[in-house]
Amino acid sequence: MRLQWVYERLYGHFGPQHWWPAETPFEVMVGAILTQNTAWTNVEKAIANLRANHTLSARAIAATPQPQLAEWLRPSGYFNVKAERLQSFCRWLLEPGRRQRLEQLATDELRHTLLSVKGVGRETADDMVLYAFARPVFVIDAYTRRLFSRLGLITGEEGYETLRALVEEAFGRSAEQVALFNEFHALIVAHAKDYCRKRPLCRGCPLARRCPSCEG
DNA sequence: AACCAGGAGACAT
DNA sequence: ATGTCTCATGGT
Repeated sequence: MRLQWVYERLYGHFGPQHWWPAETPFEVMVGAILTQNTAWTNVEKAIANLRANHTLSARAIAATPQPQLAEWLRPSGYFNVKAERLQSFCRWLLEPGRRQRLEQLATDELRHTLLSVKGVGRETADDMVLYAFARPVFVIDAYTRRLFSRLGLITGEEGYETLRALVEEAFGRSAEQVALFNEFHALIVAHAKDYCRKRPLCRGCPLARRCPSCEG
């Protein structure tokens, strides 16, 4: 089966996902850091705390004492680590001309630059590149690897860059694919939440019968 | 009550 | 290059 088939099947079943759930590109980047290995519902609570304390901006976060920031981030887990990461990221973002320069970078350079920031790994950087900067990269996560593996498309041992290249080359890397990459990653998450986690056999799953572990 | 969630970095091998 | 440990809350 092809990745195009998987995408069409998921889209037909779940419909548009309207990702990323955030108001501004900056909020996308904040969410990308806070959701590292953490349920999104917990991230929402942390973001609500920031908003309630008028701290949902790079300047406010950069100016907040780290222990205070950590308290607001508590619901999202790893709050000490994330307070450090979020604050250093914001200070980096606030450097003169930084944001303007980022916008001018080619997609690969933008990705490489974001990766150079401590606390921003591959998935987080790609979340930002795709959902905050609207550039054509595909985000790989644990769900993607598990789903593709169950579908027999990969062995499961492939590294992050290998999987990213697999998807990007299957659809192409032109700017036209931004909307598709946006939707596809969100659909994989939606599928994982509705089927592969709660119901291992994927009863009613749009990918049933194509997924060896789903054929009960 | 163990297990996992839209990972990343430090460190050892 | 690749594996292991740590960071931590909240829902099932």
